[in-house]
Amino acid sequence: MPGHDMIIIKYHSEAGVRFVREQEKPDIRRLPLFRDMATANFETLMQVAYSQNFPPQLDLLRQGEPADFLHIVVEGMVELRAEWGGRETTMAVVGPISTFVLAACIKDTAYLMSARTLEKSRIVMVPAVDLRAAFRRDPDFAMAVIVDLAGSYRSMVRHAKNLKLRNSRERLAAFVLRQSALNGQAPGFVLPVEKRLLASYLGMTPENLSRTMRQLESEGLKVDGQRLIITDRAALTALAQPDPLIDGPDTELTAEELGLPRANAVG
Amino acid sequence: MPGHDMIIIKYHSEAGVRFVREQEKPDIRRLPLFRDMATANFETLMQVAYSQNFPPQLDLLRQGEPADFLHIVVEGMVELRAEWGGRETTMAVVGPISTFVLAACIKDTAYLMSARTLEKSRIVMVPAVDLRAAFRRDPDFAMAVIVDLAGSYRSMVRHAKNLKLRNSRERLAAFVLRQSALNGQAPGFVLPVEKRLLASYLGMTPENLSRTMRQLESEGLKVDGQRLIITDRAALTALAQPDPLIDGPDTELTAEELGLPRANAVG
DNA sequence: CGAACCCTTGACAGAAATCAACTAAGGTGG
DNA sequence: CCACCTTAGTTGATTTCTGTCAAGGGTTCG
Repeated sequence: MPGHDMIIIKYHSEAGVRFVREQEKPDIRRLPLFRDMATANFETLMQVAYSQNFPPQLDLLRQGEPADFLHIVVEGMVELRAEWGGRETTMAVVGPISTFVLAACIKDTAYLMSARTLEKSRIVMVPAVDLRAAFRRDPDFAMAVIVDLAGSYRSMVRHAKNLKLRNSRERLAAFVLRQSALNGQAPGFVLPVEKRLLASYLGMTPENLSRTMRQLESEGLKVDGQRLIITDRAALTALAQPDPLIDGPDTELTAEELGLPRANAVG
Repeated sequence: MPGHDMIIIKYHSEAGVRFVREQEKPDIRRLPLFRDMATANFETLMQVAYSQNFPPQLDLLRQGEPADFLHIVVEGMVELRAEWGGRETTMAVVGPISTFVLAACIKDTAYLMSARTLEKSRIVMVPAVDLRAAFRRDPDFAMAVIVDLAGSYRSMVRHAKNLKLRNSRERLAAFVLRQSALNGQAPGFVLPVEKRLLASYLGMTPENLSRTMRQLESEGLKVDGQRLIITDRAALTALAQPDPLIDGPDTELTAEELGLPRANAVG
């Protein structure tokens, strides 16, 4: 069991493995996924779960490995990325509080994506076996799993639509407007991730993103390091043609539905 | 309720609306989605469902519309496509027997994709309301929904990985090898769909697909109209670098996991 | 028979990746 | 505190990939 080996190694090397702290349980409990579950079942899951701090840039799991644990990001930020033939791409970035690799755990098969921390992160890991037992036993939890998976699926459909229907300039413009919308139409915000990572998520190279940002400076965007400011919303909107069927509805302010974490407003 | 309006119109214009036929129930029942459901619940669903024949090229539903029905393709072939800003792309093609727009029905929200028949098709439509009631009541059905959604999600993740990590030549080569693998490593097969549709699914223009096929003729592929024959598997494999984490495991021979229907072997 | 429509091919334009060089910022260790 | 190193980001030059436009061949279907 590679998963358990890993745990033990980490335990000795960093003394990071603990039971889930009482103080973090309520936050996890508030997740839509666990909210409606019977208390006894939730407690059982928490008792068999591990909780651990990880340093930045650490690989949590690799694509192709058997799915042993459902992961919950309690603190920090985790990149989900895919690799093939020496290339790699960012599929999503998940922040607190949300889960990842749920589908792989359910199907009891290999992860399709790798995960690594972007910053110091606290991760709760629920053994896949116990997870599967839980929703077989608890109908309310099963319902929550259904809703979660349906949302994840739709999120990935939107990601694919975005890639297939828009070019990179349009994708960037749409991303900017989306982040603004999530901050109540704020005129500016700070990028939630490095530009290179944003580029990868949007399906382009860092060089291309850099140039595309420069292009957009004549179309209503001002770039100041990590800070982006919308100077002409109409122009950007004309370019991006925002569409809730791709970008997600503005009412959905949850991070779960967004491929990248929500930015912080500025200006 | 646009959905019911549509039904009534169709009823009068084509006399196509019927209760689900007794003879087609067993086929539907055999679907992983319905297989484990309690018989009484299955019968209830079938009693409230519509069953209808559609001519080719007919729009079954449009993206953005509220999800009123889970659709089951009993016969024929249906394209799921996405539109934006005057462009459109094929996201998947589903053949018998499988379902589509399950996620939208669960979330009780708008379809993310449009659907139209590619050939004369027989479609069973289960009202979303009854569907949701069913898996709230039937834990075994809920489990099946979970497994189905998890599979759909992973399928879309693979589609996105394919788009982001491979160029169009690699995608085509991988597609060819995948179809061959699904037919027991058959050297040749007939394309299950028109080339223009394959092009759209693979994220390229018809012209580009045409040229790429020509390119591959010097890399182990022979193209004869709708018939493709592998002449040098090693060369194609070197190009495509098939990967179960993108192309799907060879053991999964179900159509549900494939973005396009399975081809028929020849030669 | 004509009208679509699919497919192909050619010529061209545009988009995006690659390669290379350079700057700036942040962290490390002396 | 500073020299050094690493890394993100930018910019330019170039190549490669892909889309667009246009035209023609072949097929199907009314």
